[in-house]
Amino acid sequence: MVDIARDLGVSVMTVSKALRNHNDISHETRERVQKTARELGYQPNWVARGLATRHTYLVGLVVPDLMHSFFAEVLKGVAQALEPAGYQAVILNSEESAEIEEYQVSALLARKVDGLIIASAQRSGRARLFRVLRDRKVPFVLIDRLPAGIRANYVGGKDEEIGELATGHLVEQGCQRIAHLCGPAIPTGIGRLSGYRRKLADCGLAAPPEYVVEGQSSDGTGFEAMRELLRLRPLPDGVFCYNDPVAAGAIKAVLEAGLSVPNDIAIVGAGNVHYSDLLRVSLSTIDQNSFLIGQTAAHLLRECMEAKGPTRPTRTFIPHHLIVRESSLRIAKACST
Amino acid sequence: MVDIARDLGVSVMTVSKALRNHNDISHETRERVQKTARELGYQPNWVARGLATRHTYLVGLVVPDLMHSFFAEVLKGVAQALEPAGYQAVILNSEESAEIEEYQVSALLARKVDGLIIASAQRSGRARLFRVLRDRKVPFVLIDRLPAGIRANYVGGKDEEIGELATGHLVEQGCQRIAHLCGPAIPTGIGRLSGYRRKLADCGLAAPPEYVVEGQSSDGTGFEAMRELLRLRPLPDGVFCYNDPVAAGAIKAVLEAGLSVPNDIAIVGAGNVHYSDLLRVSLSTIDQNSFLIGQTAAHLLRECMEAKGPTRPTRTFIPHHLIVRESSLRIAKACST
DNA sequence: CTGAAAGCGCTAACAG
DNA sequence: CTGTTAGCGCTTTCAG
Repeated sequence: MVDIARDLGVSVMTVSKALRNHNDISHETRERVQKTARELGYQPNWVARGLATRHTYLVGLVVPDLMHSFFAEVLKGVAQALEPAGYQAVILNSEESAEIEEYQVSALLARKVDGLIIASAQRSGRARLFRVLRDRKVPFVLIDRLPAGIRANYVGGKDEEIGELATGHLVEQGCQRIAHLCGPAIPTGIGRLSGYRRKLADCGLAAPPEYVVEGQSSDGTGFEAMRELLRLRPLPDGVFCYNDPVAAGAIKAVLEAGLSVPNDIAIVGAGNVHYSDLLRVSLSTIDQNSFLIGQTAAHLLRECMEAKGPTRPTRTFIPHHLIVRESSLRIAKACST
Repeated sequence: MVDIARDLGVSVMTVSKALRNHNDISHETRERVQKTARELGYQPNWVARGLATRHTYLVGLVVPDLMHSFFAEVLKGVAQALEPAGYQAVILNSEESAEIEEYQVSALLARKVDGLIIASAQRSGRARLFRVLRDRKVPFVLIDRLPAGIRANYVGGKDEEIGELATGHLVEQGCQRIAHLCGPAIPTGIGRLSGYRRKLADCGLAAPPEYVVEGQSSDGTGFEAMRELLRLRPLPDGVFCYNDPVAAGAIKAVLEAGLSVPNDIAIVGAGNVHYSDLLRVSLSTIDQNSFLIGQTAAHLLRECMEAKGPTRPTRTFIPHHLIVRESSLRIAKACST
């Protein structure tokens, strides 16, 4: 910048303003400045600018697992909504650990990110992290998992309804003994579990405790959990799985046991990950519109970051919908035979 | 920092040094400083530090597609290797566009990242971007795709060998008419294609041009490309697919056509993405050790960033290996029946 | 419309 | 071992 100023015989300040299209610079000067800047291959130093303006154009993004395509998709939505505004994302993986998450958030704060998007691994009831963020007045949006009792921006689905919808679908398909491979004790897992229970109660069906087995959320674990279910008598004839990766493992376990999906056991997942259509048996699932979740969260965050004062927390629920594929299609099957 | 200094009646410099465990500070002073820092909830401002030291502890990571689990896994390796050293990653998605990639790299440079890891979308022969990086002396490591004729750090697989291995496996399984759903004209795609051609030549098998169809690299495209192959006569009896997502689509297309995988058409992919075991027909594939690619690249980058002077470019080839699953298992099948 | 002064929060280099 | 001086590269503020 000093160079440009010297070359043109103007002050550094003029250059600074001209480059930012500040409007109290004559059109002519601005052109000249921008021209020499280009010739000299000048690039503004965002670190210095960030220090001066307290505005880094950096957004922190903390997710429990990047390998899970649900989050990969969310992330894509976030990136797409952030990029045109000049923001970039620092993405960190909390490995589903509340502790790592806290550490990472604090590192992001030291980095002076302008805002945060978090799919939190905090167990229910732990609000400290979010209090810290509120006190420090860093805009943040929680996604996918809304810790109970937290007043904060949130974008995600209604997990209880997701659980009800999936379970209800199994009921409609004629299942009588519906099990659930539940997720960990995070809001998403808890919500879906209680949706499952409520729907069964509504339909007057039993929900024996041994029909609920924890399946975690990564790819292998659904397989193990399903094998546990397969040892039970009577066998369940329908299984609602916490998410698609779990469901994928579950399908594998059922088939390996020599049973048919969906005729012996119908299966529904949640998340509609991109490969769910390509599995052994294509997977019925609840689409959560993950891309839109990311986009919406990013837009909300931008509003907060660009607002003058503090903003009031907003909760946005992204609609979900059922996608029926082979893994739950019993009636049609029955008809066609 | 000023506060801490005032509280303790020492200079700001002492505080600065004490907090960084600089070794010319008395043990006692250091303790006192760190204690009050903790009490005051002090957090160093990395932006300011970055400006002063010209060292941001930020690494830029540019990949063509985050949704592709191959890159998600690479990324995990990178993050895992970078984190203990205090680096964080700014991750950008180039959407497989050379132009977007250049823009993103330049934004990262403005941000003064300490180094870059790039799975480049540059078409072969375009070296400008890398020249710029070299001239500006920013350490960078290319991964997965080595543009021809570039002298730069590289970590990835040997694509020609991958192509040969996969094709050779199909030959061993007794396939006579082997087709290839090739990738885009990037090094990975080109290398695998030429490995395929070479192996066929070595085995004295024909490689008719219509047996090579472009399948891109995302999930849907393998399906379409395979349908094209299915219109040919004679039908191929083995298909080597550019990568697993393409292969997944291909399997779907073959099954929908009423044919059997692997008996009518055997299929091999590449990448060993985490769900390849869960597909309609579990997928034989070449494992590329994606996690290790990420880790290795990150370690190499760290060495470059922490070296005093310029370092000489290194190429590290991560070994791959064949994983045989159902989609190519013809001989065993033949035996067992 | 242009520029001079002061400072963002921290640290390198050197002097005490 | 501790402190002083002088920036890092840019911007805000306010006076010309």
